[in-house]
Amino acid sequence: MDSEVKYWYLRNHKLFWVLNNMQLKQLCIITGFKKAKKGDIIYLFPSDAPKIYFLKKGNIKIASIDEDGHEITKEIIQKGDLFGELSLDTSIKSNEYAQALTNDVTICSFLLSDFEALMEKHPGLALSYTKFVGLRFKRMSSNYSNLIFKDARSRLIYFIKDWAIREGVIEGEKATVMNYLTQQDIAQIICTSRQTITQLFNDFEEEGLLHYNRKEIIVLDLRKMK
Amino acid sequence: MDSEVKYWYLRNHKLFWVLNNMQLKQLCIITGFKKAKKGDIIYLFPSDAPKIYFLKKGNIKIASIDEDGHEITKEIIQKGDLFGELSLDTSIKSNEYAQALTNDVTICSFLLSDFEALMEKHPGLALSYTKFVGLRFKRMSSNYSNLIFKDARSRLIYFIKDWAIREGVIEGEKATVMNYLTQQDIAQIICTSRQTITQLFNDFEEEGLLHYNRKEIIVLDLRKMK
DNA sequence: CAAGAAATGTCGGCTGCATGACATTTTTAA
DNA sequence: TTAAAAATGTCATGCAGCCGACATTTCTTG
Repeated sequence: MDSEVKYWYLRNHKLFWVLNNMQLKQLCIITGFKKAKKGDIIYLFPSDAPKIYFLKKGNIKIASIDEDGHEITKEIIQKGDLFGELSLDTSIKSNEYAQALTNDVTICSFLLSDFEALMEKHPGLALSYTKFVGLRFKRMSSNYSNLIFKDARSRLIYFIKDWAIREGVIEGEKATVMNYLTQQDIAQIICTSRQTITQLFNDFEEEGLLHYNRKEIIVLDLRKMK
Repeated sequence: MDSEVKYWYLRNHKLFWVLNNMQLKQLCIITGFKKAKKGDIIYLFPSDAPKIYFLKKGNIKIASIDEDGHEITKEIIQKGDLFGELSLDTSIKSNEYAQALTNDVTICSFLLSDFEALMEKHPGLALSYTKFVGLRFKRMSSNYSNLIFKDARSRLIYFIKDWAIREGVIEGEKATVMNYLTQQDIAQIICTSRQTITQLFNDFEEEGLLHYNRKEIIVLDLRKMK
C-alpha cells in the first residue's frame, strides 16, 4: 500500500486530527491490510506483535465465549472505528475475537509498539487517544448497565434506537437501518434468547412501531420507540 | 497540606512511577482534601472544575440511580484507587455519586485540567494512564459479564472470592475479610435482592463453605468456593 | 433448479428470583 | 437505658424469559 493511501485512512480518523498534515504524512504506521467475508473469524491476538486495528469497510462484531460455552457479543464495530487491545495492555490474554458480519470487510492494522512510539513523540496524540478510549469505555459501560436493569423488551428498543441513530438513514422521526444482523446476532448482543427476539420483533410490528425484515429495519417513529 | 505530603500520596500510586522523583516533587497537583464518615455522599461532579479523586483511606462505593429509582453499585473503591471522571470526558453529565462505606474515609483530589496539562508534558504519563484506565475498565467489564451470565449464587461466590483475594487476610486456603458491607450493599453490587443474599449466606453457612457475621466473613476453603 | 443449510416463527413447561409482608435481631442515638 | 431505626431471617406468590421441540420460510451452493 502506498503512503498516500495510508495517509488518507488515518487523516479521516478524528484521533489523528491533533496532528498536522506534515506529521501525518511522515507516519505511515499502517503495516497490515486484510479482507474478510461474512462469518470469517479475525483473531485479534496473533502470536507475534500486538496490533491495533482499524475497520475501513464493513461491519464486524467483537465477541467472546465463556467457560460454559456462552457466547456474548461485546461490541459492534463500524466503518472508521478502531478496535483491538485499545487499553494498550498486553499482559492478560483475552478470549475475544472478531467476526465479520458483512461480506465486504476491510481491515487495516498497525503495530501497538509503533503507535506507542508515536504517542511518546506527540503528547497531544496520547491525550487525544486517552480520551478516545475513555469514551469508548463509557459507551460500553452504559451498554452493560442497560443489560442488567432493563427487561428484554427495553433492551431491544434501546439497541434498535441506538443502531438507527448510529447507522440509519433518518428522515424526520423515521429511520431506516440496513439489517446485517440475524436475530441470533441481536440476541447475543442484548443477551437474551433467539426466541425472545423473534417474539419482540413481531410484537413491535403488531404495535405499529416498526417494519422488520431480513434486509432492513424501518423504525416508523423514533419518539414512540420506548 | 504541605508539598512533602502530597509528594508521598502520588509517589505511592503506581500511575506516577513513570515520573522520576524530581518531576514528581515539582507537581504537587493535589488541591483538595476531604474526610467523610459512613453513609456520607460525596458528589463527584461539583459545579466548578472537574476533578479526579484519590482514595487515601477507607472504602467507598461508586453508585448511580436510574430513572426507575433502581440503585446500582458500580464499583467498590479501595485505598489507593483513583476514581471520578477517569475517561477525561466532561461533556456528558453522569448521575454517579460516591458514598462512604466505612467511617474513616479520606479523599484527595486534583483538577482534571492540571492532570491533563501534566500529561501534555509527560507522554509517558499519558500512556501509563491509558493503560491504567484500560485495566480498570477490563475489570469492570469482567464484572459485568459475570452479572449477565451467571445466576445469583455464582455471582455471590465470585464476588466473595474476589473480595477475599483483594482485601482479605489469607492463610493457606482460608481467608478472612473485614465485612464493612451490609447485605443490602452486596445485593446492589451483584444486582439481586436483599432476601436472596440472606438466603445464599445461610446456604453457604450450612454447606460449610464460610462463616458469616456482621463483622467479618471467613471463607473456610477458597478452592471449594465455586 | 434442487436439496441442504440457515434463519425465523410458535408453543408450552419450567424455574430462578423479585417482590411484598412480616418477625426477629442488632445497632444507633437520644 | 431505652425507644426508634436499621439490618437480617423466613415464607408464599407471581412472572419474565429460558429452553427444548418442531414447523415453516428463506438463503446458499453445487
